[in-house]
Amino acid sequence: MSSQPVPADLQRRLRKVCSSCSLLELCLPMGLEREDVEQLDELVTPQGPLRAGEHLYRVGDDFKALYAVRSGYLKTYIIDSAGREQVLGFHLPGELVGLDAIYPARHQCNAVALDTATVCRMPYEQLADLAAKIPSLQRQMFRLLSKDIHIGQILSGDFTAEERVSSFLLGMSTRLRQRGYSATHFRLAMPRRDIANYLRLATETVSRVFKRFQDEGLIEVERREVQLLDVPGLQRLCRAVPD
Amino acid sequence: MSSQPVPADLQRRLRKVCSSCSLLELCLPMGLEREDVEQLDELVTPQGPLRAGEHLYRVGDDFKALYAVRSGYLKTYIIDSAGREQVLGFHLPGELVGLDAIYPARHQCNAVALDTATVCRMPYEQLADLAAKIPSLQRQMFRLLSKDIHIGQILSGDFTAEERVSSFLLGMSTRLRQRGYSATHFRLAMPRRDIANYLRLATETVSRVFKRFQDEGLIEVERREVQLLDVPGLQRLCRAVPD
DNA sequence: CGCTGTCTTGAGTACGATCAAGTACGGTGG
DNA sequence: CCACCGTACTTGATCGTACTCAAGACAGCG
Repeated sequence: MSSQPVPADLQRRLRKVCSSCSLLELCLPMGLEREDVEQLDELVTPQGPLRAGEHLYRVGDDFKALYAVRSGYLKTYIIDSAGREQVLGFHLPGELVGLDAIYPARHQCNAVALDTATVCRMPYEQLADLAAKIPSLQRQMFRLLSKDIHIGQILSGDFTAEERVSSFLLGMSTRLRQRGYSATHFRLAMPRRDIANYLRLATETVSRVFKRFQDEGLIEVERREVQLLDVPGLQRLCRAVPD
Repeated sequence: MSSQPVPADLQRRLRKVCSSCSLLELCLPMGLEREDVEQLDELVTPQGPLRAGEHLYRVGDDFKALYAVRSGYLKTYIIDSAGREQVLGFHLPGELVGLDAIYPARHQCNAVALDTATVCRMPYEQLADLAAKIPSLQRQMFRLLSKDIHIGQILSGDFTAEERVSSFLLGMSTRLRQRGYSATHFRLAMPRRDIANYLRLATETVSRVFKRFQDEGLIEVERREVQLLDVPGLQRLCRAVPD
């Protein structure tokens, strides 16, 4: 929880958090009018950086705010009653976390930085009040919540290991392209263990499927460096990709 | 899609859809002030009945409205690209369906009646406009969306057959109790095939786990008639129950 | 250089799926 | 009322995918 005090001379610049952000078109303010974004600026505060392994919030924490990833990667996960970790998602810049905490006003999962990461803090009550005044912001919030429901539905499907791995790779590819990065050549921010856990597979299985995909000429993979060689081929293997 | 024209003499009574509904404290109006519920009455229209097997909406349909189950059971499901059905949920009176369609403004799943069912139709745009005027309604909508995210997260977990079946039974039990029915003796509205599919298991596996639970004295099951004999025992078996 | 953690590879196993009968129920018509 | 049928459910036998256990390869780092 590193919410360091912000030097006064930065305050003016920080007021423009959203207006001047490169993620404007991907993040919460997507599709908002200029003047509406400026109202958002008033309540959004940058926070961090979190170092790799540092938590943004934990299960049971009071829910006060939503967070948008500004840079780096976050991972959300829960520990089930048998003590096993279940990764819920990886979150890229421009994506919101904490939406699942609105219902019981208490965080339902843990959010941790996979590498050095910064976030934008958006106090929920203020945000909801603002949403009541700005119809397009309210609609956008409903959309974002709705989207996460859909992602959960897809993840919960009954898929084979190959279907899971290919849709993971294609999902990462799509999200990276949206952020201006290469859709075919990227570096995974998370260890195999986290990928496996997210896909509800064993680490060894992910390793083996990567190998098989490589042998079949679908991808080129070297530790965390991945290259997609045959996107249509991967698409044929997977049953559903969110977004 | 049976939205029969409503006789004029019913119109006045129908205006009170929510205010006079026994599900008031479970459904969307939960926690709203009397006068706010009356505003909801203005836009909610009862619809149906749907007969068993009749669809409320299908994948790809334009998203115009959310629906609350009024009586009976609904099932939501998708058909994946390999042509296999994946049950997403069973919906009891007082529960909302269609929330996943807000994001792309198009239905993402199919909703079908498991038995004779009636619903309340709530046009989304009007509802969202009203939510901007009634803060408690807006918060309630955010909560309901958030809750569905959490349910999806739990369903997507990596669980054994016994964990899945026990949490299904306990989940049904909880939801039935909330609706004033017995929490320990109930009749399943859906065939084994649907339960199995929902839990990502084979029909035969569900049948076998039911048998095992019965042999262990946890439940008494006869076709669709279920009796929970040892709730703490079931709780020990399951890793997570939504709500 | 050796230590540590990550990742890969191999061998054996187990859980749940699939295949295959067989049974019981509920509806229909005689 | 019963005979018939179709569907749902159960039970048994076999199979296969992915897990577990185990060991080894490789990279990063003190």
